[in-house]
Amino acid sequence: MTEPLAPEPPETEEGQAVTKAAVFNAAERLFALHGFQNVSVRDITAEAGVNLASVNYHFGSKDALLFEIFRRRTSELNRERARLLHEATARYDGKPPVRAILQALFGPPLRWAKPDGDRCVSVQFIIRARSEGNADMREVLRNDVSHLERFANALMAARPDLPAEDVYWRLHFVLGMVHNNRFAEFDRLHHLSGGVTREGEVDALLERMLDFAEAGFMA
Amino acid sequence: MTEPLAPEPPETEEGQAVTKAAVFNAAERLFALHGFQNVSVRDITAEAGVNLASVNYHFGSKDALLFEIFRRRTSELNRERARLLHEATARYDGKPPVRAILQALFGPPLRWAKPDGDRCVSVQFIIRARSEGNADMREVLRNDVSHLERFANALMAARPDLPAEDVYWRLHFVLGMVHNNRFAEFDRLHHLSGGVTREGEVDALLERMLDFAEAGFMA
DNA sequence: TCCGCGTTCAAACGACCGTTCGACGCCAAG
DNA sequence: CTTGGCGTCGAACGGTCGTTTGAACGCGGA
Repeated sequence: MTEPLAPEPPETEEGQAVTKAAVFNAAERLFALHGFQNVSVRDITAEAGVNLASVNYHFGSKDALLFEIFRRRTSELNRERARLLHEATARYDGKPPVRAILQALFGPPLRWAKPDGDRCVSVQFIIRARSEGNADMREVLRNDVSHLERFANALMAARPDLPAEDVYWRLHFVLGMVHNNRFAEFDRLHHLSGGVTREGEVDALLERMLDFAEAGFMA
Repeated sequence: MTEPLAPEPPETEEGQAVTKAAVFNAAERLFALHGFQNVSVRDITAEAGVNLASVNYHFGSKDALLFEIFRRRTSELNRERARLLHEATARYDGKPPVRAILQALFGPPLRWAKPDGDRCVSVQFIIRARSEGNADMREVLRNDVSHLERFANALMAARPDLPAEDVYWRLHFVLGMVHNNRFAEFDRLHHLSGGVTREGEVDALLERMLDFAEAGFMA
């Protein structure tokens, strides 16, 4: 460890950007855990085991690194949500019920949040970036709108009697529910219930959220 | 403005801590707008029109200032929530329905969020501190538990057939709803609906949230 | 009048930040 | 063998941060 030699030649085994990937993963994990402003470039490079200048060489700046992580993860999440909504639409002959629509909305972030999976930090990163984001990331969230529009339209088709205004507001409410699934909130929930809640099984949590949100949309 | 003289003698009109109050208010506003890490002590003192050393003199440190703001605002919020729950309990002879309980939970932060009121920044500060908080502030949120416990007990009394586990989870869900009422989210909602939603009237928003959350609890 | 206390002031300190620089090793192309 | 681009390295730069310092100020009580 303290050996200054043996710099471990950059091992360009397959790609040439192993360093870039190491920086990406380390930054995502540290940002998700401690927040953007609380993690320095030196923390990232130390965690990744690379040189300090790697961030600026491969990504341009610390902000650009954060933005690239955010852009990739949100596009992955939106793509999976759109795929599930498309499948539900096909399964129900173009008119999926409210519960199927909400399942396409809740499923991906909840499945990612499984504590053993590697996607656990990704969803934590997205949630944190959503509240600490820059003006650039607000712009990405603005494009998020076209993605949420499909869910709003599907919900309006599933509940044609409900005014569009109510659909938008209730979509806003359920997004608040899913964005609130932070580590800190889980801790409080555990402490509040005195250990009654077992959040380990994300499938059961998904059913719980669907029961609650579906009833809210049916009001 | 550029006049270095006329230092405006500390005008100890009534209390002796006009400087402390100015720092408190300026810090709360800036923290609510830009986040904790994005606001420097120099920003605060410049906004308040006081000397740079005032923060450390009156509050000890920047972190202690943040903590004191957070502690005061959360205690105010919890006190008002407890008062409304107490009133609802008395009004319904000890067994308030779900909607009345949720109204005591939603009302204070929504009424504070009125854009013209001076409490508008307070609720924004609380929401932001809840996601960017330190370990010390997590401790305060831990004491929040005893405050939420009363709401959980009232909800369990209103729906005795519902398992306690579900009550805790659904309380977690509705807290996510109310904590999601950020400026950024409002912007997205406006852009999403194409201007259909008018969030100006907080009373209408409160009714919307109550409709949704009550139906969710009744599932 | 003078002293002591609380408060404010300008100025600086040390630490940490993001970023940049120039040199070096490597490998493929000429 | 030479050359040049690419990636990495240690080291440093300028700037901003939170905090501290010591002097000055105002003012009420000996």
